Amino acid sequence: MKKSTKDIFKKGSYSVKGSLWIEGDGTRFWGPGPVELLEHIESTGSINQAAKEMGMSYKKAWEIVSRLNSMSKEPMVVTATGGEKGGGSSISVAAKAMIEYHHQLRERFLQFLEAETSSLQEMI
Amino acid sequence: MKKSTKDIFKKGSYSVKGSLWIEGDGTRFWGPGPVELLEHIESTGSINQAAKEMGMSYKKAWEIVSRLNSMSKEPMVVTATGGEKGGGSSISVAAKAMIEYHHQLRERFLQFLEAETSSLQEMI
DNA sequence: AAGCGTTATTCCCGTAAAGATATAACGATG
DNA sequence: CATCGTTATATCTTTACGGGAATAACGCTT
Repeated sequence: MKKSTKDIFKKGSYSVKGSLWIEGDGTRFWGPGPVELLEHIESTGSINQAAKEMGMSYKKAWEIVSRLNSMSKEPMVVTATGGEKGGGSSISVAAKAMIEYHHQLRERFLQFLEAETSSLQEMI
Repeated sequence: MKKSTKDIFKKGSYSVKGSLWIEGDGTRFWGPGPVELLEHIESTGSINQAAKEMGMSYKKAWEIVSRLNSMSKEPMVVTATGGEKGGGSSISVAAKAMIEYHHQLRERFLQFLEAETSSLQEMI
C-alpha cells in the first residue's frame, strides 16, 4: 500500500499558508505591510501617526513610503513639511486604486489557501 | 475618470510572486527548502553531503531534519551513526509521499501566480 | 586498537536587519 | 520671530540569525 498524508501528520491541525507580493526589478514593493500602512496614512493624514498606530518605527514607515514612491510612475504618498500642523501626508488616487486591487488579489489568494487547506485536511 | 493600474507602474516588468508552506502549531515546517533538502538526502544518502550540495551548513540542515522529524507522526529521515561509511541517512516512504504532494501543491500555486501576473500585465 | 566519515551538539563570532536616538528643515500661525 | 508637529536623514546601538569551529559518539573495517 502506498503511503499517503494520512500516515504523516501527528494531528489534524495543519494548514497551507503563504504570503503574496508584487515585485518590480527583483525587489518586493507591494505587499500587506505597505497596503496597511497606506490605509493608516489615509486615515490619520500623517506618516508619523500611522507608524505609531501600527507599532512601527517612523524610519521603517518612511522607508516603505520612499520605496513605494520611487518604484511607481506617480507618487503614492504626497507629503508636506511645515505648515499649519507641522506638515502631513495623504495618499494619491493611484494609491487608493492600488489598495483596492491588492485587496481583491488578496481575497483570491485566501480562497486558494483555504481550498488547499481543506483538501489537505481531507487527506489527513 | 477612475485611476487604474495603467497609471501606476513605471514599466511593465512587474509580477505577482509569493511563497507557500505548511504550518503546524503555528510554525512553518514544510516548504521548498525542506523538500529540496530531502531530495538531496535521498540522492546522496547523507545529510552532510546534501548540505554541501545546497551550499548550506550542516547545522542548518540538521535543524531542518530535526524539526521535520519532531513535527511528523513518523520520521521523515532515518539516520545511522557509525558503520561502514561512518553512517548515513535515508528518507522514509512518508517523506517521498510528502515530496510528491508538495510538488503538486507548488505546481498549482505557480499556476495561480502566473494567472495573476498575466492579468496584472494586462492592466498595465 | 586505530582509523574513518558520519551524525549529534555546543559555543563563539560576524554580519545584516531592525530599532532607538538625535538633529535639521520646513512653513503656517500667533 | 518663536513655536509647533511633521518630514527627512544620519548615526549609533541592539538584536537575530546563520556560519564555522570544536568535540563527542558511533560502529564497521582493517
